[in-house]
Amino acid sequence: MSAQPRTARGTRTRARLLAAAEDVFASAGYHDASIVRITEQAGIGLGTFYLYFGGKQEIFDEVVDDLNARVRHAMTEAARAAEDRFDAEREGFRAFFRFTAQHPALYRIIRQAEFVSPGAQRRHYERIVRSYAHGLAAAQDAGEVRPLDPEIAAWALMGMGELIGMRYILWEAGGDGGTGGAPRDIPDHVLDELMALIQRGLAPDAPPSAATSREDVRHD
Amino acid sequence: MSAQPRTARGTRTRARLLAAAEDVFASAGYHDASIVRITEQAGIGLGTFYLYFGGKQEIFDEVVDDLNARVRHAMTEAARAAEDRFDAEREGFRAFFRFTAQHPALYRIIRQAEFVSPGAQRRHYERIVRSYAHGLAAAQDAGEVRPLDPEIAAWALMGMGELIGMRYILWEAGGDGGTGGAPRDIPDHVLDELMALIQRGLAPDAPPSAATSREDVRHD
Amino acid sequence: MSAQPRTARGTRTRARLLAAAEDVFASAGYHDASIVRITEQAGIGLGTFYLYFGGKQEIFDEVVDDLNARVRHAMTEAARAAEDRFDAEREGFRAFFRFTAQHPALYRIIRQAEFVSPGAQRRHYERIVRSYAHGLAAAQDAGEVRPLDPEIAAWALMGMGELIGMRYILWEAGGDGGTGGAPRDIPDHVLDELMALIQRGLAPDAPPSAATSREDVRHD
Amino acid sequence: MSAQPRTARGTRTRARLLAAAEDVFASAGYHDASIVRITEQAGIGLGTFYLYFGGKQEIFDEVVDDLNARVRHAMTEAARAAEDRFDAEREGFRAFFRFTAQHPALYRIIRQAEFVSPGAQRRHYERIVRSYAHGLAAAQDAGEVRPLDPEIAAWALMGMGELIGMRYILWEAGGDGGTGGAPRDIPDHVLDELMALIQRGLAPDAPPSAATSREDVRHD
DNA sequence: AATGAATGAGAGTTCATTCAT
DNA sequence: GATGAATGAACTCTCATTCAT
Repeated sequence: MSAQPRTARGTRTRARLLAAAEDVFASAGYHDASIVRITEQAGIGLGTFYLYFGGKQEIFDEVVDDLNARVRHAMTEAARAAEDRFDAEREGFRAFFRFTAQHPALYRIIRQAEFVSPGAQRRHYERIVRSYAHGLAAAQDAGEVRPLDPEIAAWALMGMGELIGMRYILWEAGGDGGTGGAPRDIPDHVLDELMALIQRGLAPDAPPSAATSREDVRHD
Repeated sequence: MSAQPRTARGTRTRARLLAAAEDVFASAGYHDASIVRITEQAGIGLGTFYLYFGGKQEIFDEVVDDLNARVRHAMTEAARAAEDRFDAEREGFRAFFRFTAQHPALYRIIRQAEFVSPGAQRRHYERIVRSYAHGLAAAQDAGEVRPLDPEIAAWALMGMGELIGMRYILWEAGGDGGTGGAPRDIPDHVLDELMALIQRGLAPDAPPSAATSREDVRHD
Repeated sequence: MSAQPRTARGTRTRARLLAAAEDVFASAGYHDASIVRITEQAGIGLGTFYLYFGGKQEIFDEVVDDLNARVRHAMTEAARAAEDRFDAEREGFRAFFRFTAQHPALYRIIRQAEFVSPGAQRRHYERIVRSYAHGLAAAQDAGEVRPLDPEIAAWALMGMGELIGMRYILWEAGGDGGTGGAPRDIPDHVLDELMALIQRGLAPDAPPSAATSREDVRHD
Repeated sequence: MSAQPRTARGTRTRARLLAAAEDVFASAGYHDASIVRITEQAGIGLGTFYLYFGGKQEIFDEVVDDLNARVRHAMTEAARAAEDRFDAEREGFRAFFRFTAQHPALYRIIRQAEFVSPGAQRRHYERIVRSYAHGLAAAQDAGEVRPLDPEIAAWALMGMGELIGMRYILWEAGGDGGTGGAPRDIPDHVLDELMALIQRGLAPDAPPSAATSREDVRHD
């Protein structure tokens, strides 16, 4: 069972373990991330680990929750500075991609959680969706978003972000899966395309003329 | 090193191993999927495994490629029967969700590939994106889709499908992460919402006349 | 249980197995010499092996006995051509070294026999010693060799040959233990020194003057 | 990778492993000497082994080096107490045989090293030869040994010791290859014969009369 | 608070041997 | 006579976890 540190020194030790664990989980994967490796990276003794965490799975969960809180914080902060809803959405995505670039651990860890800790994984996604759906609902009330089920939309949007981030941030970074190279921002044109898709979908613009419908287009 | 069987009996054995591996990888995860478990499930001797596969990772890769081929086949088949592009897209997604419901292995296995076999994972996503982007490009030429970068859009669409599938197929199924329960189709309203999003995005409909806005709709 | 072949084809198969086994045992060592490898090298099917040999150990023993017969044959032949006993001994050694150069398998296999088949090892050494001791005894009777225990001397001589061969034939060949390089004869000066040692031992030549003997030295 | 123990307890554990390994390698042979057996004999847990040794081969090498150091120490100590060179040689051999009797591991292990660790084997022989050759060279300078190549002679002498030891110590002991029975000293008459051979070789004593030589004998 | 020696279940893998074809 | 698919015991090695110091 984990224990909260009682001294300042203990607090530092615990924090170092958490940071080391994020690193090691991200670079080696849950199963190849041995406790020895984590403690070595943290620069503390092996046995000390069990003073602060109940086991491997427990520290994993905590790392997931920590990353989740941080990415949501980054997104909210970015969105708050925005002027309108569309801008907010754009900045939220940008913040998400930036966080991904700076903390590839996020992806790599979340995906592993599938088996390691399904609960933690679910928590992660649901928390993001919740705030997303909340924003959408508000926007709907404000007439900025058309009538739709905010939760379904939120899951879809998150999915877009997830795979676009994987492809254009993680894979670009290392060229081989993201294990090397410097983090980079999302290219502008990718973000532009993504936002356009989110706003308008795939459908061609309605022609200026009155009664446009898909049937008409087809005759063309 | 894997070897191709030289007899009919060998071919059967190899196939049984692959099927068992898909099962075990999906239910237990790569790391807890021991060779013993796979061979037991396949009903063959432990040593026999190494007659056909070089090791765990090798059979994993083959399972991934196999699932990938099958899901793409299912999607293409479904889309081919469609009458127009919109319908094709809808049926493609439906097929994908149905496949997900019937083979939860797909998700569970792909996500693990992150560390187990990054190459296989990448191959999987890229293959799907390729045919997706191809379809979008063709639709663009036909004027059915507005001008956009087909690859970026393909990644985004795939992401939507991925998370919607996770949430409304996998999680619903078992209620706890997908380890039990009967597979079910995607609920109609979810698919409807998704398709609407893909077609039109979030933006409110452009008012036909001057002052139309959501406020009007609401009074209804 | 091994079986003698009943057909000409069978005889050839058996011989090929034996030859392959000698090769593989010599290059890989008993334990890393798998039956598969032996049969592959022999170009026959795995199961066929058990038609001719009862098992790994059985073919090993046969290889040892075969090598033993051949090295003894080579030595006897060489000695027979010699003119006197000293010459015979020299030529016997030379033949032994030449055989060693051409069949490093001899050493490598005999030494492994220590555990694999102590009986075969013992047989090998004893057979060589027997003929050696026999020759020494005869030479003694002829007054060409001073009175001594022929068996003890035979073991000692064989030991000299063994380590000289190891050092100046096997190790020279590959430079690293004998796994490569072309076989070479024993250098003349090495053989000369060895023969001198066998004939005269280490002691300095008795001084030409009359009564010198080791007794004198001792008084000192 | 092996590691040096950091505590007194660790040092004791490591030593116990080394001793057990010597035992097991000697009685079972390298390949049948499983780590389990070694740790069981040492009375420690299996995993503990890997705290101190990188693997089987690594502990094997260390056992070889250890035995080598000990046998050379025994020989040098014995020789040091001797009064003259001849005596020194005799006592050196006797010490070697005694060590052999007390540590049959020496032979059994060295011979296996042929494949298991050629480097260790070579090191073993070369170290012994080096000190041997050194002693011979010194004796030569003192006029106690006739002119000869000390290295070649050293290899030959070592070979004598090796096979005499095998035959009259190891094989006598158990009667069946040395796996049982009490260790015993080399019988005096064997040592006497050996020393005589080393001193004087095989040649008959020069007859007291003047011009005797082998040429004369031949005419006979 | 901190340490690292010790543990053993369990993993992947090899291979001598059997036997149906 | 010849084959190779099948087997499972046995091996080496890893690592989360415990505990005496």
